[in-house]
Amino acid sequence: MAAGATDELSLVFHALADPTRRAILSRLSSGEATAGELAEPFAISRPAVSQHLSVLESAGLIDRNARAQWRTCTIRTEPLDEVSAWIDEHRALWTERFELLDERLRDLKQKQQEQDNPQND
Amino acid sequence: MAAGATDELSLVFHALADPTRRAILSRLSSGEATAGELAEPFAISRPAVSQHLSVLESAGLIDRNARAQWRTCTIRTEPLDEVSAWIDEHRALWTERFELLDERLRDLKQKQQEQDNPQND
DNA sequence: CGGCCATGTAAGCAACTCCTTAATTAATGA
DNA sequence: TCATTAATTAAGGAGTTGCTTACATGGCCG
Repeated sequence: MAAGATDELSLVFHALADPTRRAILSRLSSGEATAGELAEPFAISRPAVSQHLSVLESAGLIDRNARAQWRTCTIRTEPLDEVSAWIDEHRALWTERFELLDERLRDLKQKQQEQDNPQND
Repeated sequence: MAAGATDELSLVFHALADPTRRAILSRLSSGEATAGELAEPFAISRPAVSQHLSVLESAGLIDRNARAQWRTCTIRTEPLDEVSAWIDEHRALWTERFELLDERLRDLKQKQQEQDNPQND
């Protein structure tokens, strides 16, 4: 019972939690590429890249079309939308809370100032 | 040389790649809480929660203020902003590419139709 | 001060991650 | 058909993760 969370959101977050995989996605942003082209700039072996691609594929972040002996990769945006939605939802809540907190802090500060200098009234 | 990526973005994504940690953050969205309060609904031990909180703290996602013997946790939004920025940037690029691809596909389809029915000119 | 709290740290274990090299699959072209 | 090219799968190792059960820390109240 260890690090294996299998729900979709966890898979996507996990896939994005690796600099190599993010770099691969960045590379794919500017156009589809073969596994070999992706492996070249990263100073890791071809199989390592293959495994990274499998992780990205499991997370639904890329498609691998086996055309001839060249497997070209393309990107899918849907999982990112889900991630974005999660983040936006929670950030909205938190920001709301922070504004409330800010207000409360301002109130406190004001009250404290009034206490510190009661003659200033 | 294994699973340890130490850059900030990786830390945040990794921290979010666990359902328990996301649930903790959700719980904290509705107000600060102590470690004990957070541990209760999750059916895991207190130390386990403590470790999850450490991960979230390392990623900069929460603050732990040691007030008395109750350590209350509060949320920070800055890391989420970074994550959002990364996602938005890349999704924008991909969407752009998809629109280009769509166009190309429409062009191809049209040309093919013209080839299939040359007399329709 | 000494016994309770709530919490964090340490040690240990099974499962997983990411990398490697070696063997395998699959399509191309002489 | 057989060597070549491109990529994945298999096997194995160093290091992490996430959980557990003890143990240690530090503030509270009798």
